[in-house]
Amino acid sequence: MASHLLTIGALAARTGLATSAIRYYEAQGLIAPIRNAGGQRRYLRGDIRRLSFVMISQQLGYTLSEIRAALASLPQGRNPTKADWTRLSKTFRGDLDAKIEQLTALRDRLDGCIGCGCLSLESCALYNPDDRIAARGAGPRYLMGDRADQT
Amino acid sequence: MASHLLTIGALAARTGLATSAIRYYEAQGLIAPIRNAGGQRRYLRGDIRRLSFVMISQQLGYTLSEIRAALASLPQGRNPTKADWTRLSKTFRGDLDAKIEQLTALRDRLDGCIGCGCLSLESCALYNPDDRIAARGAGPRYLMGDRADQT
DNA sequence: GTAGAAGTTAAAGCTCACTTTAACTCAAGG
DNA sequence: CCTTGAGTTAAAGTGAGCTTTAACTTCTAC
Repeated sequence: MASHLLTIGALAARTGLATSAIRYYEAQGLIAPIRNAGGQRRYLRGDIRRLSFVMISQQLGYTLSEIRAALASLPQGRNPTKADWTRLSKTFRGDLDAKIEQLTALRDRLDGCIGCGCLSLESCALYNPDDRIAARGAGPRYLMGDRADQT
Repeated sequence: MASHLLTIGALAARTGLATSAIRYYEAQGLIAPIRNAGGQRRYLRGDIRRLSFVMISQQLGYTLSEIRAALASLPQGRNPTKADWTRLSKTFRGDLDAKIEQLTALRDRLDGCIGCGCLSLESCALYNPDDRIAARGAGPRYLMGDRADQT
């Protein structure tokens, strides 16, 4: 029994992550393996899914800290149910929708701008502060937040 | 004459960037001001637009080095023409289109996945390596490129 | 029971994109 | 002239997200 438990190497092979990345995620509170008698980490198969969620979320521009918050609603120590994942996926879908919408709005404004050459912060609708929120994931986000309240 | 030249402080005020950021961009080859007799930086009004382009590009997830490459096609030392900016904006538009398309594809796959709970790297179409390219701007991009050739 | 692969830790290193600091110089107004 | 604000440099610091290193332990297969 207990053959359903994965070593960190096996989990790394399954997810494509480096073992060092997985340990780092643990330090960041994204995953919490149990330990075997010898002190080595052992993972549930559901942790593959958990890390997949982390990776997909990262691609969407979420920080590890935001992902930690999202994962906080999942149970630790047992494999999450289909319902657990469905709930997270739906939030995911909402954010995806928002991101697509904002990029589309940016594109529309860009269309109005091509040819006018007005690419300027003051006169051009292209540079809309709202987009700064849309574009999470690029640059030093912790600073962009501070900047967002500027005129 | 020469009253059309901006100090770094004036440029910072116009763009919302910190003066330290503007100097950093210069060190990165994104902007090349001239110097006055006293050795201080003086910028063309067109540099406001140049920096606006940098900021918008960053929001779309481009690295400074990619932006430098794009800006390389603009003239140094004279204000770029409308045609110069139009050319850049069109590339911009193409990348925007691609990004929107890829996010939309991700959303479609997500729709197929909500409820099935299959969020797994092996079995789920949601985690498509192509998206890693789509999702520039999140995480350590210089590493994701290396990862993209994995199975 | 032993070799060697895989795992462990803490600490240091790295990239990107900046900011901060310190010690100065320059420019503009009264 | 002199103060004060703005600008200058080089170098160090910051934060996110990891990787690398070093020294060591544990597992697994023969």
